[in-house]
Order: sequence, then C-alpha cells, then structure tokens
Amino acid sequence: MSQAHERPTLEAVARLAGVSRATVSRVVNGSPKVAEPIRSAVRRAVEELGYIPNAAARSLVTQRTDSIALVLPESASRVFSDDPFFPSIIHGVSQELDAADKQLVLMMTNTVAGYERVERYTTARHVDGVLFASTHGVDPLPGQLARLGVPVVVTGRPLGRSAVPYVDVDHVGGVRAAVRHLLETGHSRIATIAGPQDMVAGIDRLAGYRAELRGSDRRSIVAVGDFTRESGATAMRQLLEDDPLLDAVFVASDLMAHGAITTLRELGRRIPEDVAVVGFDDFDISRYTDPPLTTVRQPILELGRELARQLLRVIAGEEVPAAVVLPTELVVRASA
Amino acid sequence: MSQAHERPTLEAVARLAGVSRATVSRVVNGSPKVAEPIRSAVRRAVEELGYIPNAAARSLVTQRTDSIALVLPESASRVFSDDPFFPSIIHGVSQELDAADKQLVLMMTNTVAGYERVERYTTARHVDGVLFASTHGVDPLPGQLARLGVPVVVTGRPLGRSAVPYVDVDHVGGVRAAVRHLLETGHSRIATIAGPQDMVAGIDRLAGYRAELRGSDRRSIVAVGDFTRESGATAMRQLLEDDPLLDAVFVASDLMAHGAITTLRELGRRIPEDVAVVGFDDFDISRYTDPPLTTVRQPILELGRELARQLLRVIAGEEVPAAVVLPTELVVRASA
DNA sequence: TCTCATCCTGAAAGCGCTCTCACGTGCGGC
DNA sequence: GCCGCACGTGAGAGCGCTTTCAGGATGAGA
Repeated sequence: MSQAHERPTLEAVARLAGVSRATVSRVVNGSPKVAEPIRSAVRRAVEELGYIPNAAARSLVTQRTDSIALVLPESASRVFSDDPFFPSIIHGVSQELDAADKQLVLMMTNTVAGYERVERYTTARHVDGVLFASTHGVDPLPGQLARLGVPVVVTGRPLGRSAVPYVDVDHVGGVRAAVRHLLETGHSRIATIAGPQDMVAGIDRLAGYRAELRGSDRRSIVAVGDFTRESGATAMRQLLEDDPLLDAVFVASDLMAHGAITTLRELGRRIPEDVAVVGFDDFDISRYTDPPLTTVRQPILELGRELARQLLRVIAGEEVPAAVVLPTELVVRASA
Repeated sequence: MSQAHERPTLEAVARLAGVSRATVSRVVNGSPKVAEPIRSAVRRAVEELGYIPNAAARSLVTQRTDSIALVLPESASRVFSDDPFFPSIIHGVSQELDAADKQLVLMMTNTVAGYERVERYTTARHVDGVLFASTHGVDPLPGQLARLGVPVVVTGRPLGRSAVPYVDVDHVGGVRAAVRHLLETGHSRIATIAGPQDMVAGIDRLAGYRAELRGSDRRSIVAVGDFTRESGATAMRQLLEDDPLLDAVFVASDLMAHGAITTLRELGRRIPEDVAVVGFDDFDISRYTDPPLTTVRQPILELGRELARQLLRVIAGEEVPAAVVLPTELVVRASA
C-alpha cells in the first residue's frame, strides 16, 4: 500500500550529515551548543531526508507527550446538537493548544466504561495534562488525578471543596446586572427560571437573582428547568400559573429563554410589553429570536482559551491562581 | 507535587508475579499461549500494582499509536458557534472511536501554519489514520497523505478526482424530494437559495434542484448564499426582486432558510401561504422556528460514525468502498 | 524406554530517541 | 612551553515495551 513505511530516523540523518545521533538531536531540539557549520549541515540533511522525529520514541525518554486531554462529561452527548457551549470550549482550547504546539485529545465519557477509560488513559500519563469541561455535580476524577500528580484544570467552580484550579465566568455578577436592569426599567414582579441545582451554573445564577432581589422589596418567583428549551417552556407556564401578573423573567440560559418566549407567545403575552425576558449565555441564535433576546453574555470561547492557558502553566510548573473568573456582560436587545 | 511519578513497569509486574517481562506482556495483550495459573498470577500482580502499559513504549515497537486525527478545515472556526455540523461530526466520530478504544486527536487548521502542522503531524505517523471533515474546495492534503500510505477517509465527495474513500449524504436525492414536494403541493414558481459553488454540498444541492425542475415545465430561479443566516436573508431579498411572484423557495441550508424566513416576514409574506420554504439540514433549531421548518434531514451524526468506521476498516487492512452515501429524508413541517 | 512433537516460558534484541559523561581540541595565561 | 579551561562532539546507556528464537517440560506414540 505504501512505499513510505521507511521513514528516516535520526541515525540516517546523522550518517548523511557525517555526525553523531547526539548532535542531530541537539540541532533538532535547538540546543545552542552546536557549532554553526555543523548545525547547518545537519539542517540540510534533515531537509533532504524529510526527517520528522518519532513522537513515541521521544516521549519514551522525555516523559512528555505534548498532548493534553479535554474531557467532556456524559451530558455532552445530549447537549451537543443544540448547545454551542461545548463546541466553543473545544474551539477555545484548540486555539490555545495549537499556539503552544500541543495536541488536543478529545475524550467524551458518555458511559461508565468511558469514565474508566478516561481514568486509565489519563493516569497512564498518555497526556501531559487534563482539562475537564465538567459542569455536572461533584466529579471525583479531577481531584483524584490532581492527587496523582497529573496537571488538571477544570471549568466551573467545583461543588464541594477541591484543590483543583478552575476557570469560571462571573455568573452572579452577570445575573445581578440582568435583574438590576429589570428593576431599573420599572418591573415589579420579576420571576426566574433557574437551571438545575446540581450544577454550579444553575446554583450561582439563582443565587445572583436572589441576591439582587434581596436589595429590593420584590419577592422571588422561581421555577427550575434543566437548561433545555423544553424545560424553559414548561417552567414559564408554571411561573404564569404561580403569578399571572408577573411582568419580567430572568431565564438562566438562552435555550430556556427561547422556550419561555414560545410559551409566552402561545399565551398571548407580548414581549417585552407584557413580560420582559432576559436570558443568559448570548448564543448566536439569540440575536435572531423574535424579539432579539436581551441576555447576559458569557465569554465561552475565552473560557476555553483561559482553561488551556492555565493548564499549560501548571504543566510548565508555574504557579496558577486557584480560580480565574471571567467577566460577564449584559447585552440589552429588544426582549427587555 | 506528586508522589506518583513512579508508575509500575512491566518489569515490576514480572518480578511480583515471578515471571519474565515477556510473559506479562503476553498476558496484558491477551495472547492465548499462556497457561492459566500463570495468567491469573500475572493478572493479580497487574491489579495489585495498578499497572498500565506505557503507550509510548508500546507505540515505539508496534508502530501503532491507537489514535486517529480528525482534521477540521479553516472555516470550522467561523462555523463553530452557530452550525452544529462539525460538533455532530465530532460527536459521531468520537462515539465510534470510543467503541474501538482509539483516541481522537482533534486538529483545526485555521491558518497556513496550522495546515503545515497537520501535514507534519500526520505524515509523521503520530496517528494511525486521518479523517478529514473537509467541505471546502479542493484540498490536496488528503490525497497526498493517502499516497504516502497514511489511511485517510474524508467527508463529502471530493471535487476533482481523488483516490481517497469518502462518506457523504445523498444531497441530490434529498433536494429532489424537497422540490418534488413543492411541485406536488401546487407551487409553480419555485426558487432556490443555493450554497457556495466551491463546496460539494453547494454544488450538489443546486444540481438536485435543477434536475427535479427539469422534469417539470417550471423555470429555475437561483440566488447564491454562503450557508450563513445573513446570506440567506440577502439572497431571499434578491430572489423577490427577480420574481416578486415566486411562491416557494428551496434553501440549501437551514441557517440560510432562517435568514430567508426573516426576510419574508419583514416583507410581509406569509409562510407557507404566500411563500413555502424548505430547508436542508434539519438542525434542532428548525423545529422551533416560526413556522417550524420543512427541511431535508441529513444524518450528520451517522456521517461521523460511518466516517470513523470506514477509517478503522482501512487501518485494519480491509477493503472499503470508494464511496458511502447515506440517505437523506424530507421532513415535512409547517413551512411548506 | 526412547523419540518427537507440543506447549510454554525466558533471554535478549531492538524500536528511535535524549542526555549524561567523557573525551578531544584549541586557546589564553603564566 | 606547559597547564588548565572552555567548548563541542560522540559513545553509550537507557526509556518500557513487543517479539523472535531457543530451549525446557511434558505427554503421546512406538
């Protein structure tokens, strides 16, 4: 099938250049202690043979693999088709790793077996470090790996205590700005559709809503969804049963906000005249809903990039902060 | 930082089990020619030490890496946030590779430098095979790699001739079904918003439209977009200028269809009463547009899975068909 | 009882690379 | 003119694994 199975080795280059393997290795790895004429002779030989170092051999001795794993949780499977969160994370991580010339190994653990594979793979040091785009519950794996000495960084403040550095966005700040906006624009009955309360994003966003409302004399009206569009639609219905006179709703995700808008439409409420709606995420689609959605933007791409950057620092042995929190920002459009 | 740098080696297991390295290796790799008592003794030692084979060392001798690369083109960068195509491909590929216990190395080449990296990386046999989710133009890299003996499979019928096996969906069949539906429901002026004509998806879908219309006495009315929402909106406007009386439009992607719907709305046309709209893709969001979009479903997840399966076959040395074409299906909703 | 095939097992040779040492050179300083 | 010191370079020892090959047991057949 191929004539190229015979890839040139260091040995071959060394012979052609008339030097030793050690010298070729030095040149290839940019060691400064090789005299110029020899250096260029080696370069020429490398060029001529199209020599490319064998990664396996190199890893074997250096103990580095120059690749890092990004682990996506079980739910990614479901979430993938509709929610740009994971794609954006991947994209951000990829950008940063590309720049650092590291490989991205993607692991989706949608089964128990998968979880085990991840564990095996990562503890076996097949990668230099592990990134968790973990959003759900309390995952023991990151801490476990960290304890084994594997560099680890996760997205999202871990529930429970954890010594693993994380990168997250300022959920509370963003939500407070959103609710404040609602208050300032004269709304008095402000409800919320919260996210799942086993996820930090769900918990923190609800906390932000409560915190901001506490400063006013408004009472809180809460329904809980699971970040899907359907759950948003259902929750909205429930909210309106609880308080038919509510005039605003902060929805903890754009997808749920879309669902809520659908419900509001069906029930004949005008947006924002009858009910103002604010989402959270600022997905691309939210610009195209009717009306365009006022929402809290979280920098997901940047989250991915920062995630990768932190891990690269850990791998390099630098100190990293226990937490990096990226700012969120209220984007006012027509829905509130 | 860690006490675990000392991972057990074959040697350690061998000592503990009182056998040679060779025997441990055989047990670990499931060779049948090890007597039962010894086999279980080794198993116990492996268990006790938590032994995990070192991938680099193994690769070095076996010449396999058990990982495969998925290369996403430049445009992925732009496309990622809004278009579930790539995420679904990734997801499908990942599922299949997980099952085969292979690692997925993701490479996004958004720069010329990136392209070179991909080339270096893949020709260096750091992976057992390469998948291209290539959709754009004529990419020489797949063919080049194939010629070097690297197993390669691509998505989408390659433009120009190519010896590389590919997996694609039945664009023409799906489009014809869509246009036929439009004809059968009594539409007489059926326009199309085509995709970019340097992409197979764009070309084939336009061809399908033309082919089906040729059987009727209707004339074709064509505008071209680039698969983005914005371009769909613009193209729709143009189409209406060309023929204000058109009563149906087949749009070559759901995203463009959403754009087209926006335009139709703005211009006061009712859907489907005044203008029927059919899309192509069946993205999740299309179920939630107003009205829900009639569209041609292409099985993207399955495309990814099939892609991976084909590559695994190539790697295993099996014969694979030059092309696998997956069926598409018209999904009738309210917009046509 | 001897031969021979059969079945396991271990010794050892690498896979391609990095990196420590030791070993020349060539030079300045005394 | 000799010593010592940089400075470069090469020899060689592995990194942890697989796999060939040879050889020791074992049991069947004669």
